[in-house]
Amino acid sequence: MSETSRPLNFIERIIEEDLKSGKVNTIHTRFPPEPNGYLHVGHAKSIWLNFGLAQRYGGTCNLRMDDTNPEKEDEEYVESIKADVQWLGYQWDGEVRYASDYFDQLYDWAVYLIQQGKAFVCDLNAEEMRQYRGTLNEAGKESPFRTRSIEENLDLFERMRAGEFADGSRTLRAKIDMASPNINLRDPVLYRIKKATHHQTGDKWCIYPSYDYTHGQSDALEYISHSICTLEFEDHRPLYDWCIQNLPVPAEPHQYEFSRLNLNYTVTSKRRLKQLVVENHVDGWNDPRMPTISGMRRRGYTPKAIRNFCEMAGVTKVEGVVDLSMLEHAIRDDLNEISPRAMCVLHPLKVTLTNYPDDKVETMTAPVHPQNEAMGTREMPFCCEILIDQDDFREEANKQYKRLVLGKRVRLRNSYVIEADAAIKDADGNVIEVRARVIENTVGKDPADGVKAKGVIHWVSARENVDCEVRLYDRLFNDPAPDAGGKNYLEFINPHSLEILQGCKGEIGLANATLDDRYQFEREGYFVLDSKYSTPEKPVFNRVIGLKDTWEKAAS
RNA sequence: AGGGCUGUCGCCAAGCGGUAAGGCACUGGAUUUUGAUUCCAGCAUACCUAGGUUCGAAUCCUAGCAGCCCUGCCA
Repeated sequence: MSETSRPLNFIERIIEEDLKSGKVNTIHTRFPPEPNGYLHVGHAKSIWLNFGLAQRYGGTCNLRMDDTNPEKEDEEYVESIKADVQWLGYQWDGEVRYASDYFDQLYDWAVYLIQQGKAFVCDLNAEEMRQYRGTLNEAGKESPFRTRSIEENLDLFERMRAGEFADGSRTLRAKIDMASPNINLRDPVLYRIKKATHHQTGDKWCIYPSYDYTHGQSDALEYISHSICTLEFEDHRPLYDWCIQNLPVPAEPHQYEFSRLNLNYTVTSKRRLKQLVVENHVDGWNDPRMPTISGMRRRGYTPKAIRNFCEMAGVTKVEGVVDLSMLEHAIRDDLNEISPRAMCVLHPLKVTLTNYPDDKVETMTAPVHPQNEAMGTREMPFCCEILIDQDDFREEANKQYKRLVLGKRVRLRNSYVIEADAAIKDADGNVIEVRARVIENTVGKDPADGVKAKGVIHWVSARENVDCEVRLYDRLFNDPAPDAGGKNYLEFINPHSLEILQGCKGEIGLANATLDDRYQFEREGYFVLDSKYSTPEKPVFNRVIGLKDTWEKAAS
């Protein structure tokens, strides 16, 4: 990731121009999630963007809970959000902020707007307000309450706050323009009555400010220089600016919009993710197949890989769909570099080495990482009974097949070359054991007779190994766009997205694996202990992602 | 009486009037005790369409077309 050579994205360009012109001196950004669900890969991009920008330009980034709707929010979510941001490698400036920290100030400013004749208490109910709003093609009508006196508005607003009126019976609205082609400017609601307990402010308030009335002022109070959000808020920018211009705020922040991240074969909407969890299509919010940050964490993705992926995908206003292969590349790229290698046989097939003494045990030494000597070496016992993968043996095969074949040779990785002599089968004709011979003096060198092995396969001692469960994951959906158009994404759930393998046998070093270690099981992929089900007695490994496999593709 | 935004390779994405970067994917080939990694090579006479301006246009102008967002007291 040569961050230095990458061309600037449009937001970086704006920032550099602002810095250069002196429009701003310091960069202050913020990541403003609503604590009403778990964060997903789309939020990861926003986190990367906001925190990354602050980092790059020597500024700071706040974490602010956009908590203006107590009915949908919960403390559980704020905790998960904090954990996710930190896991991604970022630290917010100072304390976590809450839009609710500003409720008093926001209230005072609402009173100010009323005093300026720019806001009024409206008695229209939701249905009436909809009718008065007009449509996309027709101007709206002014509320009959729009002309109330400032005194009456002040009195009514105070009583709204005091709890005298029922939920939904009145609102405070900005007085802007009912004929605006931008519906957000047709006297938008600033405050609504909700007699609900708030997770931060308890029962102090029964009126709550709307997002539009809250966001810009919160930005101003935090001296946010660049308020970055997604494209759907473009139409709200005029209202954001209206509030800033009509209120005695301490700063004049600006909003910029970029396109949200879309990934194919993936669903990212809090509503849909929640349904997957609630209806038990997955094993919780952190199911390793989920695109949630907690899911990716449990799956074994690394923060660095996710950050690199965000950078690779770029920042624009084009609404595209990023190919999953780009994410997978980022994951493999990082894992390849950092992962210790190990051997683990997923579908064990016993191989008896008939010319190797039954009581002999040799210690084989192998590099922890073939491209990085500094990572050291590891050792594993070798004896006359070993296990290889069922897929790595065939009684006969064409020359494309580079594994063990009857009468042919294969290299046991980090060990001897062996030659298969016989296949022992059960009553159903399944091969249950292979008899083979070790070719002498082939550890670290080719056979003296010049007959080289065709390929290399992994193995593990049948007598000394780590028994484990392995979970193989595949994409959660079969369809590239499971929720496009009118499609019901539940119909595209991949029935083979989770395959649980029991009785897998790993090399002995795997007994020391910790939750933080990611291994490359050679020739298989990258694996990590599952934080939910793994125990010291019974390790459970998640496959983070398979190795790139050009052979399987060519063969199929 | 509609408004806002976006259209460059299969997917992301540079480009900002001087003759189409890069990444992913894909295809060859080299090295390899991982069919991995690494390495090298190939991969848009073409930039939504049609006109126009210009010596020269993906970039400027005009007219279209397509997609996304907006009619919550959600964010």
